[in-house]
Amino acid sequence: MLFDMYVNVAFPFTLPALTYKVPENALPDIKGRIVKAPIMTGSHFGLVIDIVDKLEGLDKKHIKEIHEVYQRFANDSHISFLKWLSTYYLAPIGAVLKGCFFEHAVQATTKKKHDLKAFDKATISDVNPLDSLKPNLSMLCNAAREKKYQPFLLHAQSISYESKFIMDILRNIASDVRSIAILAPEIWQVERLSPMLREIFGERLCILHSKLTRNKIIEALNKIMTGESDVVLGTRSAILAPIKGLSFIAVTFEHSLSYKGEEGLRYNARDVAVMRGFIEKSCVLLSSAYPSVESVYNAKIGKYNSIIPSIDRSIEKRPKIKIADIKREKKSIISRDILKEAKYITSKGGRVVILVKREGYALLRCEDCDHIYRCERCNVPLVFHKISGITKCHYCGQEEKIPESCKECRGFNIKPFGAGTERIREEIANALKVEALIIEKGHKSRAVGRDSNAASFIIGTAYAARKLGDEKFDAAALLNIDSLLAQPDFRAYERAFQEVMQIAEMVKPEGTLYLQTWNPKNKILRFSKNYDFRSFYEYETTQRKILNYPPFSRIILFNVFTKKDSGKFLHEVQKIILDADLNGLEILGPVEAPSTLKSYKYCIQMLLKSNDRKLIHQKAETLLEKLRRLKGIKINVDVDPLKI
DNA sequence: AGCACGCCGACT
DNA sequence: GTCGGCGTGCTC
Repeated sequence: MLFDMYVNVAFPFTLPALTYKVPENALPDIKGRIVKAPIMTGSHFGLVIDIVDKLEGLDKKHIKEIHEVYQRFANDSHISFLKWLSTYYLAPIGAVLKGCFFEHAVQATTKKKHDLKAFDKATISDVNPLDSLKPNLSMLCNAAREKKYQPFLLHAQSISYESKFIMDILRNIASDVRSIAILAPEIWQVERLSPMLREIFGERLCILHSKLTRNKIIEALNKIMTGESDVVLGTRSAILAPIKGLSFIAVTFEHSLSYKGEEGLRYNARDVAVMRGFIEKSCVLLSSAYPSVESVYNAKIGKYNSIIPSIDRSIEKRPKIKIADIKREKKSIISRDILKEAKYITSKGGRVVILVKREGYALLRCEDCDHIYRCERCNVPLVFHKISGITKCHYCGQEEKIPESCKECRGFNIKPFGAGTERIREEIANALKVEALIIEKGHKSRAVGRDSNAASFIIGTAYAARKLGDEKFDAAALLNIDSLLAQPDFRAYERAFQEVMQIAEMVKPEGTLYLQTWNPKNKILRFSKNYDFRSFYEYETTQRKILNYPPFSRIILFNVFTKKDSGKFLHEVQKIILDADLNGLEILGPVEAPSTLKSYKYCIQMLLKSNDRKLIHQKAETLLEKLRRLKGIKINVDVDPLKI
């Protein structure tokens, strides 16, 4: 080599890339390779992400030399993708490297396990072409074949239709398309899909999610990097895996909140999938039986190609949804209509499920002064468990005895408030003389699965809805739809609607789902009742437009944690905001918020909002830079937050 | 991540 | 007086 060569190396920890000298004998294709480089007193594995041609503001004498060069981890497009993640989510490149299996890849290459099995090509099960192929469907398959960026949104009629559809497409392209990623929001959904995919792809398939053991992940990564596995099924992080030349990306249950991370690099795997598809030139399919408002909007403006299966009336048969007005009831916590139906169903030997939000019996409230009991430490309402006779903080787990008198007014008129699974069970026992089975997280899920099949009457939390899987009921009731609708979040209605649609799938087509509410006139309840997706999306889009929320605007949330006096700190932050010249942005806050971190006492929160996505990023970056200069603080940035 | 530097409590 | 606690900051 005639001249010295310099490169930027990223390390898998919160640190920007550093510049190193490339050793004389190294190969020129160093970009994208794993290297070992000195850092401070020790040495670490890193990734070469740039070839540097001009050394700016760096003294040559202070630049160290790379120790060793190893296997390739990423190609150019993957590196561009990682860099995009870093800029878009306002995180140092190291934070990205931490989340994308880099360290596992290092292990896989250093351990040099040469026990790779011979690559046996999967036997493709006989292709059964989609007879219902619409023009945009063949467009989808072709985009995957030709390897070009084309995003699609499938609005499926049901969950089972969604997976059937995806499997049909995969079967169709399996023999002539290489390199496929399939995402599911949660591990149990990955497990549900894996047998079907195994059947199609055989040994080509590998699975990637956080519950796998370290060694299993390393093994999977080895297969991905060698190309032995070119079909990856996994949860959110799988979209960051070093898969070469992705042709097709499927994001199932695209509306799911689980695609958004709440710690570390807070990326939304669904959005990231679209960007990865764009950078790597792949066909991207987002699918759901109840897609997010954002995705439906993107389809409407032509950003995504929309696939809406023709409505087949035989599939269309859906359970009736009825609204149970609890306002009419005198004392009961369950509506008469629901009790009547439940009695009828059980008398005929059918199955009923009642979904409640809360575990335990109820909250405790002083009837005299309306004071609700809260955990002293967490300020969360305490839950009263009648069977064990204690109160419990669901947040910190602290258990206590029932208070004798009200702390506020010293009164003795403490009454249960609201209803949890225990209280519903009691009510059912009283009214119908039926012993219901409770299914919830803590509740010693004694042989759920087989046992629950026998149980004709189930009371459960959201956890149960998941646990029960594909079991179908003759009737279901959702008791706390009001609290979902009342969430202080602009996506509350969207979530409530999706929740109803999801629970409707637990009910037999000829069965009934009851929504118990104080608010029978609520628009969302009406839309859900009629399965009226069109009106729902229209209404929701109009609301978002009026209030200038996503998809019409972009939001970035800042959380600044501090230990010192918050009032003074608030002023400092305000000054920085003024200083940062955030013209053109809407700024909400800064306001004080409860700190979610143990080691920091205070938290200052602010929200940046804008219709200009370039501007908001640019301004957020300068703001972040200025905030970082403050001492003794911790900053969390959340781009496109889901919970605000 | 790891390691150095730095400023306050118990102790050979 | 020191030893060492971990809070804060830096690494090409």
